[in-house]
This record gives sequence, structure tokens and C-alpha cells, in this order.
Amino acid sequence: MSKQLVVLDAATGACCEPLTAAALESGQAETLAAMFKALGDPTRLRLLSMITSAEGGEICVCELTPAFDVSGPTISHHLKVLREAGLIEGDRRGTWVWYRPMPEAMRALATILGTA
Amino acid sequence: MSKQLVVLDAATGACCEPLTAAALESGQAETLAAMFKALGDPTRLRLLSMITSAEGGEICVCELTPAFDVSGPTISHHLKVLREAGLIEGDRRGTWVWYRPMPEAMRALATILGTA
DNA sequence: CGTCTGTTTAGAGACCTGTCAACCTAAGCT
DNA sequence: AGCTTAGGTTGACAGGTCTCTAAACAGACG
Repeated sequence: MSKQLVVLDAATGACCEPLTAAALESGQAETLAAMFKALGDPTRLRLLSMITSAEGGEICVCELTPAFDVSGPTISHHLKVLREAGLIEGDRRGTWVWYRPMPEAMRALATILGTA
Repeated sequence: MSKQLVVLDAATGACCEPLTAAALESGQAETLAAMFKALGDPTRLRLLSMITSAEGGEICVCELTPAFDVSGPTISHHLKVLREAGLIEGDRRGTWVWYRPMPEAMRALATILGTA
């Protein structure tokens, strides 16, 4: 459907050594910066935290929207940014849309930050 | 000298549970988002990676500037952003300025991302 | 004082965040 | 089926923020 970042050659080990080990290449830096940028907004960070800590591993948008002071379209926009950064994924199930975290992506970022 | 973010009640454990454990409060989200935002630029991410992976744990600005295609003032600006985010610190030593990473801050972010 | 290193300031242009309005899909009802 | 209502996303636009450069500034050394 829409573009999504892929850092997850992680499996191959091609990506994501801790920063303490080696400096980043220009290309890697760009991909990773896009993911960090997605986390660089308080609303998105709270959204991700609600999704990630949700029971059952997923949460309905209808539960997210009322938790914030911004309008529905704004939440939808932030979710799209997180989606395109590859940090979450969502799908429609009947009337409602449900979102899940993508743990590998978050683990990749954590690894970069040097929790070796 | 200048303001700097402090998340590092980390020592007290007051902060920074993994997102999988609990959703973030509004205040925490704001502080953490500011740190992630600092990482949300390719140039800054590469700067941080060079600083963090430098031998001896620190690096001279004079070694950073020539590695990028942007002008000196721009590098200086990005370093300031990283400094104010609490991710690095630097001091003048004679003619040159040297920068070091602040590992606790990076570890705090990694922990948030759930590498429990 | 003159030079070299690095930071700060000021400003132009691009990008991001939030809102309103329009749209699409699914479900319920006659 | 057709009509209506509700949940979410998309598009267009205003206002603020970020990134970058050029020029002026400050600190260290000869």
C-alpha cells in the first residue's frame, strides 16, 4: 500500500551495530534518522507507548483518539508517520482499525544506541 | 552554560521503563521526544556515531567538520543541538574543542525502546 | 596585533504540525 | 438493494519550527 522503511536486513547482520562499535555510513544514517525523527514528537511517542504497552499486543484507534487533546485527523496523521517509519502496522477489522508495534524495528534502534 | 535535558533520574529508577511495560506520561514523553528529535537528522546521527565510536572516547571538532558536506557553522549548530539534548558534552582544550558522548542518556533511550 | 579555530547571530527557504472539509469503507435499517 | 450513520483516512491550507549559509564575534597562540 504505502512505502515503509526497511532496516531489517538486521537478520543478515548487515545493519545496526552499536554506535560504540563503528561510525554510520551516510545511507544508514538517513534511514535511521527517519525512524528517530518519527519518535521526535511527544504525541507520536505517547501513541507508540500506548500501542506497545497495550494488552493483547494491539489497540484500537478508537481507544487512542480520546486520550489526546488533538483532533481525529491529527492522530491519524501521526499514526501514518509511525507506520511509514516501520515502527507500527495497522489493519482494518470490521468497523475499527487496530494497530500493533513492530518490535524488530524498535530493537534495531535500541541496538544502535549501544545497549550491547 | 546552556540548558540541558535531564532524564537521568535514571539512577533512581524513576524514569525509563521499557515501553512494553507501561505507557508514557505526557511530561516524560515531552522530554524523551526532545532527545529523539535530536537524533532525527542524518547529519546529527552521523556526528553522534563518530563521537561515540571515536578512539579514546572523544574526538576533536577539527576532525568532524571535514567529514561532512556542510559548512562549519552548520556542524557547530548540530553539535549544539546534541549538547542541549544531553547526548554529548564538549570542552575547549587549547585551540581545539573536544566532544564526548554521554552514555547514560543513550542507554536511557535504548531502555525505553524496550531492550529490557 | 594578526591568524586560526570554533561559536553565535540574522535571515531565506523548506519542512512539520494542526484544523476543516471531503471522501471511503463497513454496518445497520427499511 | 438503497439509504443512513459512524469510524478513519486523505487533501488543502495557515502558522510555526528547522536547516542551512553568510557575516560578525570571541578565545588561544605566535
